[in-house]
Amino acid sequence: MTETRLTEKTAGIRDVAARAGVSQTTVSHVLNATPHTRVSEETAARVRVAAEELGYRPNRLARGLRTQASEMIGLLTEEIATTPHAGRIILGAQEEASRHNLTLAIINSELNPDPEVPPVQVQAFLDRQVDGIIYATVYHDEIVAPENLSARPAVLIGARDSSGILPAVLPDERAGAVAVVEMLVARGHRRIAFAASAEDVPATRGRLGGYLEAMAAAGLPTEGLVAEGSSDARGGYTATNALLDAGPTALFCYNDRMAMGAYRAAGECGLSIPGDLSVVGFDDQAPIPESLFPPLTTVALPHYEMGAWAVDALYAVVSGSGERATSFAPTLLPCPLVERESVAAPRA
Amino acid sequence: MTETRLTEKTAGIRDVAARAGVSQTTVSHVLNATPHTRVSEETAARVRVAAEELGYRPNRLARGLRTQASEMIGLLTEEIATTPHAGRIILGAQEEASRHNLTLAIINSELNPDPEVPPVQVQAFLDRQVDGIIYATVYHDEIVAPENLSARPAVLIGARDSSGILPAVLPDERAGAVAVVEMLVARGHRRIAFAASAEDVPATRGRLGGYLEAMAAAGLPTEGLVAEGSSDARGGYTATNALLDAGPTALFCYNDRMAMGAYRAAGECGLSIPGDLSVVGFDDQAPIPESLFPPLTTVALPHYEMGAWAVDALYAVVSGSGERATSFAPTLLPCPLVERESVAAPRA
DNA sequence: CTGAAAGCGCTTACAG
DNA sequence: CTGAAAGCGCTTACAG
Repeated sequence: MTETRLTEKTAGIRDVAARAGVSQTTVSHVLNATPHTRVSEETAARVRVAAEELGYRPNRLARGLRTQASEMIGLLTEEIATTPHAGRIILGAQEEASRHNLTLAIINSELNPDPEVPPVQVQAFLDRQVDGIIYATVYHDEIVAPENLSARPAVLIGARDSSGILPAVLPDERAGAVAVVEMLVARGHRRIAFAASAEDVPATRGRLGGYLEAMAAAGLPTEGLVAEGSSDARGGYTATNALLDAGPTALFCYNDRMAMGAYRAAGECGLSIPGDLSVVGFDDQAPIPESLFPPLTTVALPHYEMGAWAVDALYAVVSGSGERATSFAPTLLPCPLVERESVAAPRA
Repeated sequence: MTETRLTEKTAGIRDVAARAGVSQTTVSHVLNATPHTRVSEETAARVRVAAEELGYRPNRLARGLRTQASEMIGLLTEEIATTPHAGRIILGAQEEASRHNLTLAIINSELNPDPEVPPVQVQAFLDRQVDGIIYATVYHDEIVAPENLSARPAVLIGARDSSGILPAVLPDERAGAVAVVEMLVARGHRRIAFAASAEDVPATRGRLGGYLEAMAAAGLPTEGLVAEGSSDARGGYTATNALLDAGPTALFCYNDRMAMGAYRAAGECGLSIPGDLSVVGFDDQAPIPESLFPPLTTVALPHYEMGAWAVDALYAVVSGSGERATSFAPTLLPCPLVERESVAAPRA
């Protein structure tokens, strides 16, 4: 009873060889199209037919053991649960992995306070003989990577390695913020306020920095136009109320959640968006932008792209097609502006 | 230059055996604590020390090949990108997998219209010799599972199999909706409206059905208290406006996005929440509930739990500790009510 | 209580 | 152009 399933023996390379009347060697050569190996087209055809008829699928576990390449890459996400967009990192990594015929294994980890202790999660991947490891952290900008990470090629997402030895990819938040201001200025705004986050995380500095930089570049004042709040709707509400006195025509919020609070604050003051006040968010955090009235113009984080980039970077090393970590500067991926309906020219 | 990394040869079971002065067999027995095998404590200790000193980690690829069990399970998600909560399914599955020393591999698939064609994604898992497959779909309630899925133990998340042969786990949306109405009734509400979704998906039927059922059970009227809208903020806005004339004291929305629209509609009519109108959502879709003023009472979907349940179900089969699919009824997991601040007793 | 040997299903020098 | 044989790193009857 228990072996009903076990009887479904699947065909092995041996079966294909027997059916085609050739050796396993030959089967392997034709199916893998081994370079520098000539097999007569006739024989090759026979092998392919046999494989087809038997529904032969190479056992990749066996293959991996022999070639010392599992064709598997491990994605270690830090606190995926709490970061809304982590799913897109996974998606980008997975799709890119499939493109290279790689399989993506996933492990989530809690925030790891002590970099000295090698995470068991990394060890779990190493035990699996993964060809490479992606470590995705979303909160820090610089981390000291767990040392056992380097047992395999590894790349970082969302953080740069303090030793500067690991390739890393990060969102270019500063440039994203600059683009927002430039767009607003192009639309005719001059009094552009910024609702900043009180949290001290890299994103805070990058976005505020980009705003300040672009305002300065445009020769626009910022005094009295920056207020802080918690990085949620409540904080956006508070910051907006503090900012409205300064009479801004546009309000750039640290993130979409704060923008939600800004909408409410504006509504309470009888200000219509974008007629009386243009509002821009950051994160493109579903489902906020689409759910607001009017839909929120914001800037998207390149989560999918970072996931795909990381797999590509690993693939380049693993497949030998790329150099190993030649540069120490992390790669910055653009944060595209996604325009919806919360921005208009200021009232004349 | 290219082999700098390759020289870091990691210790194998052979090295441990040599160092401990025993055979590989013995090493394997003590490290795996093979049942029915007695090894003197003295020898065992020597082995453990040697393994420790060498930092020996068994190669799980090799182990899997030999034991015919990859200890890997594959999670196939359908359109993860578009479903906001899919991340929690992955998290639940991953953590439960780790608990059983299983590794979770992930592949995402597009919506598959034709069940006849065996998805390549399933094949990719089979090639990897996964011990089991989880197929997570979030939109359908009944699907005809791809046939190659049955090459391994498989379980479904979010859909029941039309053949009734695969174990399946689904959220008990109906019970969740019933709980909402009961809570509202207990708080003293009698005119409870429902903002329904115009989409014809299982969730629509389950939630509306639960509402109707509970209202009937409480002997409360529903005529004129149900309106439809698209299942987004805009639809919630529309439906709410249509419903307000009926003078409900509480409004139960199909989902949180519609609730967002309801908040706006209520605000425009000068109705305060929950003072003039209690509002309840469904989905607990971050970041909406926490971002609304006041925070939204809603019901959560058991995504994490379904992911964990699926892995457990697979583990039971794979480890032989459980019977194989004895029941044909899908398992319904509870959708917990999460109370925040959008509900109050109706004004006297 | 311990070990020699076979074998999981492949790939890959090497030989012919 | 094709094949015999070794070996990837383990586990597991089987024997002693």
